[in-house]
Amino acid sequence: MDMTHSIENSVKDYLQKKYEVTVESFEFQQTRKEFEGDITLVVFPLLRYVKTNPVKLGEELGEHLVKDVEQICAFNVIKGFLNLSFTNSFFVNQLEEIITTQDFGTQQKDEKSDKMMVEFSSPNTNKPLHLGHVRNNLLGHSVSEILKANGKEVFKTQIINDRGIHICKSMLAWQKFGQGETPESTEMKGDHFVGKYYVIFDQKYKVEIKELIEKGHTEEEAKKQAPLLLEAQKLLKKWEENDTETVALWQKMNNWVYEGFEKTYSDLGVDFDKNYYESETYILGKEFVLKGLKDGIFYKKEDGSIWVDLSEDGLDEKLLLRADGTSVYITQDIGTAIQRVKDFQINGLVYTVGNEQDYHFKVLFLILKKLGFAWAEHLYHLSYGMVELPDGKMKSREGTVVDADQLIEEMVTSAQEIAEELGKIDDLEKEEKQKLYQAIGKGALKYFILKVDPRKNMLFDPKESIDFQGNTGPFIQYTHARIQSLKRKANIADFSVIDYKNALDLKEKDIIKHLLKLPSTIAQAGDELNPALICNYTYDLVKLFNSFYQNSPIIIEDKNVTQFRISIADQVAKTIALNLNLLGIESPQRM
RNA sequence: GGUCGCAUAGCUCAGCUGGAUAGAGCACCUGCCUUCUAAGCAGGCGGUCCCAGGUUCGAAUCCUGGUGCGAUCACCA
Repeated sequence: MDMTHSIENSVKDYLQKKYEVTVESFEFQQTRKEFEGDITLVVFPLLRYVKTNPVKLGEELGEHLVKDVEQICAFNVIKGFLNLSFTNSFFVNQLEEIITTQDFGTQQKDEKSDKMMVEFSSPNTNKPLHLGHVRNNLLGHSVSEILKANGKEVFKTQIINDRGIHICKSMLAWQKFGQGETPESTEMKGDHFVGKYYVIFDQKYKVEIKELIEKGHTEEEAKKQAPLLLEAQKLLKKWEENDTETVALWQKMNNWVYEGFEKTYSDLGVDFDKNYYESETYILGKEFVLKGLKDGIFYKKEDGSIWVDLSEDGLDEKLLLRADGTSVYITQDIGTAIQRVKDFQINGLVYTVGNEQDYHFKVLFLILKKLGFAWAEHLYHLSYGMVELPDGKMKSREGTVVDADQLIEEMVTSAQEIAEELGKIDDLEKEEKQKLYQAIGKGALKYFILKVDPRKNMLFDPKESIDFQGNTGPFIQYTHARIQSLKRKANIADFSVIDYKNALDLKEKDIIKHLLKLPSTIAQAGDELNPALICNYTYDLVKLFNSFYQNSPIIIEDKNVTQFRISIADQVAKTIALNLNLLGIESPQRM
């Protein structure tokens, strides 16, 4: 299957016999389209072993390869580049192998498969999800699917930050100003409803601060002494003391939020195998911190707080447990990681968390290693960049966040408008149409976000709507739909029969060559936890196919040609569907 | 200030472990629906790959220094 191996072996033998040198690695690249050939061997690196000029060596190797390797039929040498051409039958055979391979490009999981957990989303329960969460969710879901395609067993999880001062603020505001209204009575989505009270808290809190400053307090004092904040803190304390009424309120409001989140997750097409709740796990880490203390890995300060010294690893000292014995963020992360390994016997864990927490995860992984957990070697922080607006970062307090639910709805509406204008699906049932608008609108949104390298910050301009043309989800979906239409019209029962003696044209070869790269692309996307690679690959494939489609008629008189071309088309469609699925995007039959 | 990351066309982004004349999309301009879906195809315009050194047959890519932007350095999460 992989031609580079046969070429490598042949060249290796040749150099050994002729020049008595042993060359271990060779450099190949795709032949640039302005030159003739299907693969290119770069000759320059070989000059280290064989002192001659690159063109001469290239010619020599070319002549040898044409004789020695059956699938190579021609070559040319330009400067230090040896361009090799494959035979017609090579391409036909490769296509046949691709078509007859079940789920070509992916690996099946078996008993020996790695068990990986992917954590993503992990929201606070005081406000609805925004565009930043959307990027997080889409990445987490896609990476999970990509890992599955690489033969891993995958568990998806989130940790819900359901406790703390933020939810108490919403609770307090609702108690004081809510007059008993509920999501039902206001017909609001639960997370938006609770978020509304978080905003109300902040507004009233600001008024109090202003009043205190006017009475002569410094800003800092005012922020700490504002009655509302003190009350919220009191509420948190009551919660920690398990006060029945407070816990009941906390549960009620959190449940409203969960209902809202459920809707958003379902809209995004993401789900989880298990939810962890911080209110249940925040105590977990403590015993391991204490154990670490006993083992001398950590140390205690005079005030009783527990620390770890990471200065030998180039980092600072880090607090692990407060003097009063309460836990901090990292304490619970230690416990949660240990719990997860216990619960699922995983041997790898991916944290989908923004790059603002790079330092935190460096520290966390180091601590787990120091505690002696072998699996700590297999923790990965999928550190993704911020979604920025034209005027900078999104800030919830300043109301510049892009709301997830609203954005999804807008995308679906846009899809509907475009589809209605084009009028190609007017004959579909109402329900079918709605499904299609959903698929296309979300396809546009998801692809828009996933095509960007996760590690990089990306820009979203709310004033400029997300495109449906060019390098977009709908463009790819469209190509899939068009191929389905071809298949319906071709009247061919079996797309897997390949018996073709005609000469392949350039575009057919290009498509087959690109299909051959699918396995390594999926593997690389898995290694790098990078869905953007799938986007790029799929986009390139679709462009190649569209060019082919538009320039060579597929359904023609000659049944043999039709059979061959429709088989290529079908395989392209299968590949699109496979890849879009890895991205969490649907592949419509029509559009 | 220390640490980490980023800088490529007017805008948004690709560019794999160094390889041929740096690529797409959007925008702008020109063609193509009497033949399989024009959310498409063919083409044009557009670049000091942030700057300066270095490494070598060869650097957008690696190294050093600088500039700019961002993140982080909490008994917040």
